[in-house]
Amino acid sequence: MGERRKAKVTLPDVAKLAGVSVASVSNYLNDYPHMRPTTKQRIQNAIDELGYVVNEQARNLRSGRTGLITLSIPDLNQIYFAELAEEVIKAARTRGYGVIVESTGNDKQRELDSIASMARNMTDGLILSPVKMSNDDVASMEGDFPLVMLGERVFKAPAPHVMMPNEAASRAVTEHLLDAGCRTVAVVGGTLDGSNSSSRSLRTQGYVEAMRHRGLTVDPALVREVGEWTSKNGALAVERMYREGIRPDAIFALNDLLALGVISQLREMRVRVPESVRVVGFDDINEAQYTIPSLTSVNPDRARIAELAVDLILGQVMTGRRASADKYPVPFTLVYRDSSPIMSS
Amino acid sequence: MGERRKAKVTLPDVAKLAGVSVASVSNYLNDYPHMRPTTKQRIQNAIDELGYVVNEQARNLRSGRTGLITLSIPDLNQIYFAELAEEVIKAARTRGYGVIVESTGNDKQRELDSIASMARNMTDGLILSPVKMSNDDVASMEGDFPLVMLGERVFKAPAPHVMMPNEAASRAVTEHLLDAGCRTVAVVGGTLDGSNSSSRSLRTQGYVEAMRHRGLTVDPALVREVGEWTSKNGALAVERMYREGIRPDAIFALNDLLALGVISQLREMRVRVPESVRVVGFDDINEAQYTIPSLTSVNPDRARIAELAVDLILGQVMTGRRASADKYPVPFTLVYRDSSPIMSS
DNA sequence: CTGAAAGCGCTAACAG
DNA sequence: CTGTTAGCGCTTTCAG
Repeated sequence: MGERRKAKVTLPDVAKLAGVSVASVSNYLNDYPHMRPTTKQRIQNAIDELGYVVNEQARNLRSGRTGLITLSIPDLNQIYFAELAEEVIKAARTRGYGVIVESTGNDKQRELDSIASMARNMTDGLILSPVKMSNDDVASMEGDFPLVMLGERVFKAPAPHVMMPNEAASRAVTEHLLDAGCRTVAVVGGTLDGSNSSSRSLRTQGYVEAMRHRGLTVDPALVREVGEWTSKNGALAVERMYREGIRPDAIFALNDLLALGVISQLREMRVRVPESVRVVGFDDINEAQYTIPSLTSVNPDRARIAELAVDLILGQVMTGRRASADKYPVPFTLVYRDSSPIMSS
Repeated sequence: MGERRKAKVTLPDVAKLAGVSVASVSNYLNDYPHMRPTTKQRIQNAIDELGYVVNEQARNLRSGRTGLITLSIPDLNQIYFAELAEEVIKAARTRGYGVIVESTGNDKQRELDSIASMARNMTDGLILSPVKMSNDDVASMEGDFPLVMLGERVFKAPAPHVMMPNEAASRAVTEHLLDAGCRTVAVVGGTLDGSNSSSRSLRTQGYVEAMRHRGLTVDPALVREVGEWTSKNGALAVERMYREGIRPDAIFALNDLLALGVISQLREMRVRVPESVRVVGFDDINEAQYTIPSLTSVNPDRARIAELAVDLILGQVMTGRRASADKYPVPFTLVYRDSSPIMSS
């Protein structure tokens, strides 16, 4: 029952009390296989008696590892990234790892900083989801540490790259809508400027491909550019589109927040979803289940993305070698809900 | 020009190349004031030459600090916590600190775990936002490390407690609505069971107080209990309320997600907001600006909460002493938007 | 203003 | 199966 507090008790203290050497205590703590049960017992008693806990920092200095990885994302206020972070934390925890979350605030310098700070050994690896870094920045990334890239905006990073197949997913959405009999599919948040690899370009591209594949022409008036992907801009885009006299039979919103606005605006205008207009979103955020009607959306399988990214880091940590710069597209699923059910209308 | 890589270069290496002692290099790295400029220059040259970076782990072992704090919250999928985490990360960064984010998934054991793991010295302090821990669990928290509690559900923790004044905020909302001439104020998400200190009890309590204060009686039929605070449940609550023939002139949703559903349902039913019914939410999530109409909401000033929590941790880290178990209520603001503008209707 | 030396608390050889 | 010893890379007295 004797409990001690405060004064930090070290491994040698335990050894002394247990009447064994520090090596034995260390062995015991690290599950060294061959050990006399009585010794183990004595050590455990001493540990309990003293309230000993290992000092991870000392352990880390020896082992060269920290049991921590860094996740660097643009902004936790963006639901997609918050949900992704949640999954990364979960995946890391089941593997005995902790996650330092860094939010770069869409700032290029901070993206570069999170790379620079890696060299200081505070964490075992970096999962980086850049939005502002240029290709040159990426290519010139120095430093020899476990790195995994996330997202679309990167080409020649010297590291594995986990991504969701944006184009294929968009194609699948578009095909689903076409299969349902829709012919006038508007794209809210899209852009026909294909000069970069942003989500909006890639997703629009998938739509275009699917249309062409079916022998349909793409009406530029149906591709509605918006600024930020917020629900308000989704609503405004729809309002404007109708004001221009355009009457789509389906609306593909390039993310769920846009889709929330689209649905809300359609309800306002008494346009029935999905009977008159089908609506599909992208990201499958939590809230997609709770809209009225519930929202059909592309689920990027964040859990898989997270696990893969974490495993690619840990693989590098274990082997001490950098993984090759392969692409890892993660399968998505299209989750059919009331805003665009699977049977043709 | 000459760049080296890979082989880790240590402080003694730098000292050797610069022709000075390790102490001087260390002093230089730590901005020791009195130092001959030429020496500084020589050291800096050597550092550049070798591409030296400090090993934080070794530094930490010496100093007993890690430059890291842990933030333990229930779930990043809940927007409120994601936005809070963003602010904590920001506050920590400006103070030179990193944040390990732990998500307890509303699991009591994991809340306790995050306390236990603190003892291992991996981080300098813990900001804990518990939802499941009982008062007893909290009271029995052992361990002598910097701790700050967040949220409402805790009474006798041996640590400072940063919270938002839920009751006062609710009172302010209710008074605002009454001032605007409303008399039938419904509370979506509320409960008249005052037996605990959950957000829903406290917020309802504030409403009740404000009503009583004005000499109004509280109609239990206006306090609409719902399960999870999702927009769908907000919408359903409104639908049900109207089906029962209740016609409020204001709806106070106890969080913004509920409010989104409330607004959406009212639009659906062609009830004009705010002309016929005012709507106010709670939390002021990002999305509140983008609803149509935009949502009046209680802004808990997450930035202040985050900064205060971080500073309370760092204060303890610096002094090496535990802060006393004071309460720190953080002022909220009521953000007036279109769903309930400030001038009386 | 700079150098030498003693650890922070732990693990990993290597003996015994 | 257990003990002794030498560091991991850095900071920090304490002399000079």
